[in-house]
Amino acid sequence: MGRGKIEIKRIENTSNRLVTYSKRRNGILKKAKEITVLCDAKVSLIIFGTSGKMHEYCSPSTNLGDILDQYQQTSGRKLWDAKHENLSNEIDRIKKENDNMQIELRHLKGEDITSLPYKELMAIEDALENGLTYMDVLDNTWKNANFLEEEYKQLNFILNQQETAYENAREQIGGGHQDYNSQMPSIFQVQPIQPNLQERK
Amino acid sequence: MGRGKIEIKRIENTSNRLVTYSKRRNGILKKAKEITVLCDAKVSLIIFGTSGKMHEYCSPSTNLGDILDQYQQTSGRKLWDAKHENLSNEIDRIKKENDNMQIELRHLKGEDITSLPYKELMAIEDALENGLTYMDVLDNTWKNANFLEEEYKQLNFILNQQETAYENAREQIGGGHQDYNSQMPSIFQVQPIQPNLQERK
DNA sequence: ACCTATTGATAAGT
DNA sequence: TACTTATCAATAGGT
Repeated sequence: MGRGKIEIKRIENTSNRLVTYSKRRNGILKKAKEITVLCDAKVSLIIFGTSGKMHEYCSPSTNLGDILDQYQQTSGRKLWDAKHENLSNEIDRIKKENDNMQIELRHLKGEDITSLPYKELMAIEDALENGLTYMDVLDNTWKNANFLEEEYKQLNFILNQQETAYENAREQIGGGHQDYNSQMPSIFQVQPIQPNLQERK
Repeated sequence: MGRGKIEIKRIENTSNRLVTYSKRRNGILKKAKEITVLCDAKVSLIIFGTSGKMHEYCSPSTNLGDILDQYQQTSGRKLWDAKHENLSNEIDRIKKENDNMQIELRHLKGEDITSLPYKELMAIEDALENGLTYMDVLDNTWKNANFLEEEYKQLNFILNQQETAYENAREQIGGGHQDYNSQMPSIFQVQPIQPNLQERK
């Protein structure tokens, strides 16, 4: 198309080649624009000359990324290499791990919680609101139980003293002897402070 | 270029549009091939028609991936690096979520376990060996504490009775009145059975 | 970059 | 869809 036809093979004359490159490049870009307008086509055109300079066209309705996505879908070929896939796989793996942990957490946190007595439930709620853990609640409950045990012992001691005083008084008045000690409730033998964990089994 | 020139605007007649699309598409592809041969150019051309069918050309000296690499280098724009970054960010986010959950889990399962009193520790060990949960241990501990509370009350009642009897005896013998009740330890006021959870904060 | 003869592309018709 | 062809557009080579 010009003053004499040319063979379609590399133009050896550098100057000619560059001129032709420039002309034809513009021609293709124009054609690309035209077809997008005339025919609703989506076009991506990227051209590199020997100088390394780039020229590109992308139809205005989209962007290169979308076109490349569509390219992959349509062609089945992958542009984003293995690295991409590795990342996706890792995400899947971690997400699964995540889900499992969430299930476990829900288990630990929520198990049988509705069956607990009201006071206990309130205590747990308070604890969690204050950023404490079940371990903390447990620990505090134990401390309380131990405190109660001490109180019990002390009370027992006082009672014994009373007993003795009473006995003495009775002896002074006169009357039989009674072994109150044998009537003492001894919960720490019958029901150890350590919860009987087998009980539930 | 044909029997009469046309305006460069969308061809409304569908049939005409499709024909024109086909012709011009071939024309551009041909031009693309020609410029790569004539001028040593690197070209990537991707065309989608309205049907969604794709046509592409890529200069034989390279491949689309390389051209896109060069596109990114030359233009500074990012094609898949953005997606890469998104994926990486998501991985980071999920990993953090993961770590937090692991910490929470470790918290729930084992926090401060070494600092627990021996008895408590044994109870937990037993419980876990029997397939119970921390909730179970907690529940049992509460039950035990409640039991102790009942025992305490009962003991208190007995003590009161003793008091009364003692007082009566003393009165019979003669002697002053003493209000032992005021000396009663009243742990349920001072230290409620419900653990003081704020204590630790 | 411009000019223009010439080739190439293609619109419309078949 | 393919062929035809008149017409327009692109462009090779010269300036």
